[in-house]
Amino acid sequence: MDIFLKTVSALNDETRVLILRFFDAHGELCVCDLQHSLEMIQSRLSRHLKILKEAGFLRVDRKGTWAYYSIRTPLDRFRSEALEEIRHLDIALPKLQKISQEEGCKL
Amino acid sequence: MDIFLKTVSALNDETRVLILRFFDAHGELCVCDLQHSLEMIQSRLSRHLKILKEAGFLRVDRKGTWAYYSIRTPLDRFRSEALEEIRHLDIALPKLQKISQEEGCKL
DNA sequence: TCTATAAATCAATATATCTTGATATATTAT
DNA sequence: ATAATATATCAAGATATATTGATTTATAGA
Repeated sequence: MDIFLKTVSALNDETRVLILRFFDAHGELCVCDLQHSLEMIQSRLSRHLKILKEAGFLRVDRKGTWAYYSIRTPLDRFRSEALEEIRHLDIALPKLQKISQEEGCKL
Repeated sequence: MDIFLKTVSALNDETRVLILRFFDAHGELCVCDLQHSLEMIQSRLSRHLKILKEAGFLRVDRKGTWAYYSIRTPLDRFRSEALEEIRHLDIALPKLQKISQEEGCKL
């Protein structure tokens, strides 16, 4: 029950649905790319990424100071179905602003 | 987005998960049967049933003073998958106390 | 019509979650 | 070691959701 509720409550937030959709569209991204793309402050993003990770939707790959998040694979059936549902929502996706690796994030 | 969040937030509560599981196991039930079976006060149940109905999981069939709720059919893919997930959770199901029609609910 | 029962809604309180700004931790370069 | 950057965590306030008891609505029967 706890795992199910953790999974479901992770989905129960507009910000996190947008984040999942963004990863679904663009693959692996570091936090600072997301910050610029979604125009969110860092602590807010960090919190939501943690929730999505602990709910089994995201994984992290740490490279130096950067934390690259991406959708975990393989996803189990229920999470896949949730992602599929999100994929078909009418969400206005912000443009991807990829600044990591090029010049640093200089926030 | 709104419909998705409504669906997901309906799932995001231990009480409602139990209620869905109980309907899944026992089919159509009136509110007073649920009250006795789950040992919940009426206003609490009524609230949760409304949320589950408006999220597309339940339907109501009104017969006189009784309101018979049951799982809506057919369920779309995502809701079916959610129900399937719930079906496999390790939940202790209370015994069904069916008192409607026999002698009235006399709450 | 009056009474009793089933269910829904309301009001108040308690609990959980989200956002923000500040601070802490960690890594890299000088 | 020091400075700079990326990310995580903490504390406070704001917002949302759940629970309870009381009230309301609706139906059935005497």
